[in-house]
Amino acid sequence: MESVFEIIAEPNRRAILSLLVLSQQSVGEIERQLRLPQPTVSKHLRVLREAGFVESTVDAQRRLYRLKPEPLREVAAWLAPFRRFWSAHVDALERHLDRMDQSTPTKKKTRRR
Amino acid sequence: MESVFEIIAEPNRRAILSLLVLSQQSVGEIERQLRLPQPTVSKHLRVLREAGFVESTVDAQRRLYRLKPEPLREVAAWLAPFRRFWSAHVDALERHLDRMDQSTPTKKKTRRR
DNA sequence: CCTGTATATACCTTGACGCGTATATGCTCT
DNA sequence: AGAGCATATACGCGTCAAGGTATATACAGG
Repeated sequence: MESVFEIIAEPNRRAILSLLVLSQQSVGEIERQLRLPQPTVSKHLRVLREAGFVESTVDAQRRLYRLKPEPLREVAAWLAPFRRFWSAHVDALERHLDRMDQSTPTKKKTRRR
Repeated sequence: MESVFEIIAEPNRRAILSLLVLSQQSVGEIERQLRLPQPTVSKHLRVLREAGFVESTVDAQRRLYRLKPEPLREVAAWLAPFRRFWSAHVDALERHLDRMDQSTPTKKKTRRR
């Protein structure tokens, strides 16, 4: 389990991360919200913790898990070079649609929902 | 192979995508730049094509592959909610460093590369 | 202390994915 | 038409990760 991309390839792990973006959660809370068996949650949390996506603090018997930013930032960093590319595509699409607007002005109302 | 995240979990596929962000490439060119056996490249390209990451046009015997924006945009969309979170963390880090600057003003030159 | 609750870990099985090798398809040029 | 190049596909294999079930650890409260 090397790269951050393999970590977030797992749907349940992404779900856990999305839960934690709201606030920190205990294992039991995650378990109930995602309707997953407890060992499954614990195992995914272990993977996430060892990869640096989350950290935990102890609260009596509970463990509270919260997000750590670095690994997701790594994903964003890899993604960054593509942003230029696809924003260019948006522009091209918009120009195309604008040209369509000019040639078929009757359909204008359907644009810009 | 359902989600876009599983697609980009594979290192060679990420490498191919990163190559294609520069310009469109033929299979052979990808093969040589990444030093991968040809069937490997073709198979990864198939996966990428079926997932909508790339498209190809025919140029005699060659096929030229180029990026398509949508799937990577999907990744960015999933990532977006976390941006708020980690930028808050950056701010905290910056405030911390600023405080360090004040206490040790001699090292100021090393910040703000 | 003992019971109940919360979380972690161990073991096993299964399925999927990536790779290598071999072969097929298709195009070009002479 | 035939040779050579470019790309795609088929098949068998090894590996690894996810899930399920069972069990271990640890804390709390009567």
